Amino acid sequence: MKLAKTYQPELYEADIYALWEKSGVFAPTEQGEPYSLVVPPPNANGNLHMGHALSFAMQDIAARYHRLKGERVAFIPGADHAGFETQVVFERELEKQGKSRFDYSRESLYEQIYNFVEQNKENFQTQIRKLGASVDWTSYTFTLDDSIVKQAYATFKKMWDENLIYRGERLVNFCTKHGTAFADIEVSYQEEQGKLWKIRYPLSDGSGEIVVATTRPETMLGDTAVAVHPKDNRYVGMVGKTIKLPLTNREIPIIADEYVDIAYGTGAVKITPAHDQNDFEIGQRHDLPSISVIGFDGKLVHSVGDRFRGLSVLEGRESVINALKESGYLVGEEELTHSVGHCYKCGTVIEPLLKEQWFIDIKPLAQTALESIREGEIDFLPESKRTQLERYLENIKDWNISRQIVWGIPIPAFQNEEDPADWIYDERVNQEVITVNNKHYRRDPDVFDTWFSSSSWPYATLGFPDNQAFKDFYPLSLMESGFDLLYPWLSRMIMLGLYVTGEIPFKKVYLHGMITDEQGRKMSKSIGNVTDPMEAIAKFGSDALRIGIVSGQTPGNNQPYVEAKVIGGRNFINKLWNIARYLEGNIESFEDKSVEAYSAIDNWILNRLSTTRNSYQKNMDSYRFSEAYELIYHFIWDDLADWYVEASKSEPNKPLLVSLLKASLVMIHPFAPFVSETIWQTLVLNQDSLLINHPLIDLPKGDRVQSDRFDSIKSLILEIRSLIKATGAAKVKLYYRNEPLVASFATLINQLGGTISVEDGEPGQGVALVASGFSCWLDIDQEAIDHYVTRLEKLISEEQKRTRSLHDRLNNPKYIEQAPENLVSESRAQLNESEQTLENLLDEKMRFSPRQ
RNA sequence: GGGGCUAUAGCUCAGUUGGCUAGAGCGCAGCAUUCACAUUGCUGAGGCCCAUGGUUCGAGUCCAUGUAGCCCCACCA
Repeated sequence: MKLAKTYQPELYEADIYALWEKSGVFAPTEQGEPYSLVVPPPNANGNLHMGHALSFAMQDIAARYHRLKGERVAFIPGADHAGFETQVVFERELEKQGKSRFDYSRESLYEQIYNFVEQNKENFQTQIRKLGASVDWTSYTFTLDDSIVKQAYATFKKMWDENLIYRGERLVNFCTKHGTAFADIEVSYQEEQGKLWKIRYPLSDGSGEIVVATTRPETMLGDTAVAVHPKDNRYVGMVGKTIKLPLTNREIPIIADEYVDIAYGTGAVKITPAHDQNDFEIGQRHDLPSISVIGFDGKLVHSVGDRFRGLSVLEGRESVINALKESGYLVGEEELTHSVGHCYKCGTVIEPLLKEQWFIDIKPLAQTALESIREGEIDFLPESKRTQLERYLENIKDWNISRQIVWGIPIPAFQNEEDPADWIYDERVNQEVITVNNKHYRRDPDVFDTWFSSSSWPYATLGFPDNQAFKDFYPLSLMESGFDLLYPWLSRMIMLGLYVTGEIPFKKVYLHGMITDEQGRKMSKSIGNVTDPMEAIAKFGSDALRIGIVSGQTPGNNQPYVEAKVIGGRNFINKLWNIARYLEGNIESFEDKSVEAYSAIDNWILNRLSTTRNSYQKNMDSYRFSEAYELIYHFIWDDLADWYVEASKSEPNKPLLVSLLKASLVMIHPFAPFVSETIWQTLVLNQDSLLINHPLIDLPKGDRVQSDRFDSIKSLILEIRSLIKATGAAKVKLYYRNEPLVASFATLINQLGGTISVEDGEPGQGVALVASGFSCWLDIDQEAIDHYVTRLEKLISEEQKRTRSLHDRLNNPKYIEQAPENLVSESRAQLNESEQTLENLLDEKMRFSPRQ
């Protein structure tokens, strides 16, 4: 035997993957309907987590299935430079060596990170192979590849020319530890306990005062107004007057703005345009100056006398409070809960700081995207994500694409050294200073937000606009991703795709939920509940992991990682393996031969296959992979292994067995690629052939009458088994009378039913098998009769219930009138059958307890 | 405040456009075991499908309200 007793994945997986890769089957074929999907690029520097495993599994199932259907599948892998993420990891490495990013020049740092990523790149590529992902490695793309950079520049240029790019001094979300700004959606907000201080602001003319409430007293040094609501009677006479700002004695105006909530706090708000988004907007409306109090290092830059400057924000806050207390301006403080933005990486409080940045005027792009989405050009699974995306796009804000890090694509913009307002687009980013028209321009030191380049992924990887791949495979057939990327990535791919190519980037979006631990908690290093997919593969095999995470999977819902399901997958794989072993030991030739059905069970299994095959395809086509898997699982385990193989042991129909195995292997292949290909290769089912690109197999349908005969024999066998177990009888004989079907299946019934013999006999012997409707008797011993009667009573009560409910249904004239005819006639047939069974059961009971 | 999701067996979850006796895996109970497979086979127990109301011949499925839990966005002076 070539097949070992149990399937040991570690012996085969690497070789099988290498075989596929070497034979070039991952690349698209020349013929067939195009089917395309591009992998959401994982961080080139990281390890794959369970979410990646799920995502790759879903995509690979789709890709493999469409290959089996004979389509030309483009399944494109890639990696993301993950700008900020990676730089943070690298900075941690530097920290360990007692160094910091500021010890190196920009160029040197870039090079070091580049090498760092290169070294680790192989790691994650190996992991993708271990997952069995059938990606076309020849089209592998990295987000810093020249082609991608060129795309990013082309897109930026197009926006620049069309005035969709602007540079503005805006409030940006700044992490003072990492020294970079973030987009709004990258800020992570947390509820926190804080304090609301009330501060007295005296009017300059001495006619009174206004009390303002604030959670950030340190920013008062940069106040440039106090705002009240125009309809607030308390302050209506003060609007237009000025206030003498405590501590600095600067005079600032009292303004009226609808933004102020009369009911909140004191109804008066200090306005600090340099450190608060709403204040900034009010400042713009009222033409207020902005005074920065906090620097990019998170230290106060403002001083009163020699106080405050150089203090951290928190120290400054305390210091300002003390100063206000000393001078009697602080009139109250209370506790409050508010949400505070943090750096999603290091937890540092995000400071809104004024900074010149590049922005994309995103509204026109969002509008186009909205129209496409509303018109249903993209299918969403689950559908509810469409609505969510629409809401997001309706309220979208301009996109800050500048990042103050080195690990990324340099922004191709240069600033006139003499005229700061004069910016030009130029791609000579490897030069710090360029000369154009005798003027010197200095390169913007910033790089693009990683999402800016990765949002071009669908068309950039395919080589927009001229590559054949783009023409053949755009828009993509499928985009599979975690739902957490709906806003940061999916929305932007749709916007940029439409903007650049004029077409949606993908036709279908499948969004999976997050993988949690078994208690539904997020996997996190600090809780210690993380399961590494590579460990799971080492323990149970790649196929088992795939089955474990895909079965029961539905779009949009979080799912726990349940090891028992992976074990279930492993067990199933072993079952499949052992079916193959059985065939290996009993069949001489695995060549294709024409299939003929001789027996009732041959016809039965062919019908089971055909039914399974149809539903399988329906479910696979609609991305209901879990349903499809369950179908094959039951076909292979229950129908094929437990019934067909068992029943055919005495007289095996060998060509049919071979065909059934082949058909099963093809269908299960997307779910269990390694074991199915291993069996295919080991049994040399066909020299030179690979399972991975074998077409789905259709066998002839079985004869209905023949097939039904086996179904009734099967239910007889089930009844025998059940009865023997229920009565506890041992060594029982089955008798039948005038039952040619039973007679012809006598050997099989005896073998599978667990009797000691099946023979023609006199009616009245033993107890009757009424449920399956044959005139058969089991000669159970006397002690077992009591159990038998109990069981009969249970069956009778169940059957009565059923008869009653069928009666009720058919006695309802509206049901007869309005329900479809086939349902009504089906109900009638069921009632007949049920009444017959009930009668038999009652008769049988009378025989044993006639007095009742 | 706005939007979205979830509630089905002890656990984790399926359940296509409403259709008749609601499924799976694991777990549990019992029985078996020289057979391709103990990563096994066989039998079985276990469910007011969150609640109430509605639509319908018919509701786990559709609608409304409520309860409980979760997520996202906005606000938070």
